[in-house]
Parts: sequence; C-alpha cells; structure tokens
Amino acid sequence: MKFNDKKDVDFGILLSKNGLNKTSFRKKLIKLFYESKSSLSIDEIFKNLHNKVDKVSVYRALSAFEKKDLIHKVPDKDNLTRYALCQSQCSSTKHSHNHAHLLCDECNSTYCLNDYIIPIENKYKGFIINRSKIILEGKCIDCQ
Amino acid sequence: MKFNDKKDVDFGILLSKNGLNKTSFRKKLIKLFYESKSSLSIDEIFKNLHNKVDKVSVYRALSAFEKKDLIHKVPDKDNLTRYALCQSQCSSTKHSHNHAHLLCDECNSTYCLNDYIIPIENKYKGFIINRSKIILEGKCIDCQ
DNA sequence: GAAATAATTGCAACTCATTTGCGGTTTTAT
DNA sequence: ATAAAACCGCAAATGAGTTGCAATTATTTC
Repeated sequence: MKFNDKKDVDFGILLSKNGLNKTSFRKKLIKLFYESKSSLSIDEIFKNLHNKVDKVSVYRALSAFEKKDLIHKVPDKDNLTRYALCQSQCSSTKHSHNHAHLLCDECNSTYCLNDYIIPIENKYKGFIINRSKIILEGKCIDCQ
Repeated sequence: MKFNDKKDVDFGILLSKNGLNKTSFRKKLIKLFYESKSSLSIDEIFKNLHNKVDKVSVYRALSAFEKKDLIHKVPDKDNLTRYALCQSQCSSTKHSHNHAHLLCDECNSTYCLNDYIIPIENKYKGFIINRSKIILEGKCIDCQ
C-alpha cells in the first residue's frame, strides 16, 4: 500500500497502524499534512483547525506523529519549527531524513527533496558522519 | 594581517577596527572565541566568564559581533544556537557562510569546514538557491 | 584634557515557543 | 462491559531570547 496517494488514504487506519488512537482531531491533523504540498507551521495548523483545539494537543499530536515517523521537523528561516510529512521510505526501523530541504525566503514554505542525493562521504577529516541536514534557501517557483 | 593567528591578536584593535568599543568584557569575549577550537554555547560563555556579566550583555555583544561578521551562528543537535568565529574570508561585503558544519553527537561541539565545497547548483527543480546550510552529524575525532 | 556624543552595561520585566502536571474524557483491549 | 491505555484541555511553568530604561564607560570633538 502506498500512503502517498493523497486520495484514498484512510487516515483512521493510518493512525491505528501506527499504534495511535483514531480521534477526530488527529485524523484531521494527519489529513492536513497529506493535503498540504509543503510543510506546516504550528500557526498554520491552528488556522486550519479553526483554533478549536488546544495548542498543547497539537504539540502532543505532532510529537506522537514524529515518534512514529509519520512527520518530521524542518526549520524555517527564523529557525522556528515546521513539520512535514515523511515519505513512504521512512519507517521506524529505516528512517531516511538525510534528504535536503528547500526553504523559500518569500513565502517561508519548505519542500523536501526526497530524490536529492547528498554527495557526502561517511568520513571526512577523521569525523564520522552519520546524518546530514541540508537546508537550501532561496526562492520557490511560485514566488519568482 | 591575518587575524586567525591565534597568538599576537590585539583584541582591542580588532574591536576598534570593527567599530566596536573596546570594553574589557568584549575583549575577553572575542578572545574566548579565538582560543576555542570549536563553537561556543551561551552557557559555555557564561561559565568561562564566571557569570560575572549579565546575560543580556552577552547576547548583545554576540549580536554586535555577528553584525560585524566576526562570528556566526551554528545550530547544535537540539537546534539551540551556538556561535563560531568567522574565517578571514568573511567580510561585511563578502560573507562566506555556505560552508558546512560538523556536529559531534557526543560532545556537542561544532566545527566549521571552511574548505568543504558544497556541490549544489544554484537552481534545482526551478527553485533558485541563494544560500545553503549543511550540518553533518556524527562523531568527532576526540569522541571516537 | 574637558565637554559632548555614542556605545555599552545591568536590571527588571517581557515575549513567545514549547513543556509539564493533572483531572477528566475518549478510545482500545480484554 | 469494564479495565487499561491514550488523549484532551486548562493552567501554570520553563527557558531562550528581547526590550526599555537609567546609569556607566568609551570615543569623538573642540
């Protein structure tokens, strides 16, 4: 099953599969991620849920999703946290977050470059490299 | 003149050259950076100055130094801010912070890779790339 | 060098993202 | 159906970083 087909995803099943309770709020939240083309900030999530949920619940849901590798954090240009959907290759055993992120100076949205291969060796000047975070900043297509 | 020769740096002159007043605190602070092989966190700076300075003054001094391109920010593994000395090629006109940073999981120190050339084109999938931040995480030589 | 100006400092109070504690509610497992 | 586990909202706390302001120190100007 391919979860990234944005249609036909049963968000309840998706939550259950990951050991999470299927509450209406969490279903809406994970749906929001599947419907968003880029990452989401806490504020954007709030607006989308019409401030009906307590922000503590949002934080807790996000951190639960992150723990299950459904989403991951991305910093914005002010180093504030945004969240983006993980790609299908992510699982609790094999987690691929070495991909690069594009960050738009204008609209502040972020995009995951899942196919961008980072040309970094696993040892550099005696330093063992296990992970890499790459943030590319500039202008996205919509803002040019 | 090459400021990166750690000996023989007159920190008073260094500050003056950059339009900063040479106060004893700021001289100590910039000296601390020149004597440190990696980056410094706010807490490390405090300890080194024996908590004699107000934290506001530390923040203000750091931001003044940063504005003059003497130092730059580096995130640590928890995305907290650390500061590292800029290399000589940095100036207020030409500022080269596209270099990569090595971040040690164990000791949490960071190292600038000034000679590491980042193989990233300035356009990728229609996105215009102006800046890039690269964080390589793993184990430094001392912690292996 | 003295006076005027500008930069720096410390203190207190504030902002703002995120976390924690806890009692009550909903969901899931038995 | 009932007990256990997960989730929720509210209030309060935490912790990094900022701001306002009055006092001090450094620099510039005469």
